[in-house]
Amino acid sequence: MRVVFMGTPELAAEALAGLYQAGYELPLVVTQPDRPKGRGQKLAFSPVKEFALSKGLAVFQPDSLKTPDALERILEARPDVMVVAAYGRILPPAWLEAAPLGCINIHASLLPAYRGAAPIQWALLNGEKETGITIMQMDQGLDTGPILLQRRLPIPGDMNFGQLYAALAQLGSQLLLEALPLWASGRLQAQPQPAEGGTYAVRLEREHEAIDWRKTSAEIHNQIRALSPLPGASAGLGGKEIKILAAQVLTLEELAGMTQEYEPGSILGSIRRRGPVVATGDGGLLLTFVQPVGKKPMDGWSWLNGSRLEAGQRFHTEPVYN
RNA sequence: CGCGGAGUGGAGCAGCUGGCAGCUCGUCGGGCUCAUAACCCGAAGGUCGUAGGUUCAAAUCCUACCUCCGCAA
Repeated sequence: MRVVFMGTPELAAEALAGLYQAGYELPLVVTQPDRPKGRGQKLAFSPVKEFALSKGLAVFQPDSLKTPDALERILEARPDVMVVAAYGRILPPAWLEAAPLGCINIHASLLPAYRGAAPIQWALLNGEKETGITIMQMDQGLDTGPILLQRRLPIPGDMNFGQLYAALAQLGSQLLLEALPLWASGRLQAQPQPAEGGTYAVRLEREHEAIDWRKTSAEIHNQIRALSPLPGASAGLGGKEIKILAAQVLTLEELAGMTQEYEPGSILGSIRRRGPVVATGDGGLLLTFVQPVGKKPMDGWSWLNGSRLEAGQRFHTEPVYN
């Protein structure tokens, strides 16, 4: 079976690798154009392009999908089916019909919940106990197409974005490989998404990174998990930004002796060999892994050793960006 | 040449208006203790990123380079 693959980030690369290993014909791999990335404005390849190049697959990086030339490239590849995974762009209607079996999409949520750009982050941000992968047939809407296959994945309470992302990438690749043969042979029925329950997971912006210490420990903990390891939840201390990469909600017993009439953001104390404890809206949060701007990530205890904190110093309520 | 931060004993940092390298922690040895990751005493451990320059004297000033990191894209 000939598959034209479209995708960009790591999650897509994992799916592409799965197809490659399973022996699918991959006449063309479409990914976003190389963009300047990192400090020196160096041009960087997408993970999908990296993989494609390493296997000698043809790569296509159109600036626009609306040109006839771009569509022509797809048609020339004579795909039986197109697989799209986090490509990063809406496909024009003509593209949706470019292959006899249509466009299959891998989405990292249990649709219709968490449609859109950041389903994994928002599932964590909301403290969901489970999420999953949906293999769906694309239509013109944003992640609104009929569902082909869906699989759940529990989210452990201490799992962060990086870990969940990796788990979903693997599950997505696996589920795609299950769905494709079934779909090709007509043994899979496309089920329209339920009309109810549709939610959208917008792309995370900088404002989502700033910690508001007045929130509950659980809420802040979820935020930290959702943003770790990248880009990291942002806190401000002494006019400088510090990223909180991991934390632990403390029980009342663990907080015993620390809980006074402190304001959210105050440093209540510390737990030996672990890190500092910060007051939240409803208790305390132990910071176990942090990264001051310009520094490497470090455990909370190391940070405490060198931080030279002054008594009574507290985290800012307002975000501080460097 | 996009903006900015940083490279100092194992870790995290201070010192940087030039003058014998310091703090918190860890490590090792000893002590206290029913016991301890707690406490007390002591010790080891650093060519201060690299190369060059200024100076009687440089971690500290000047120049070049290397490496790491945050932002922005």
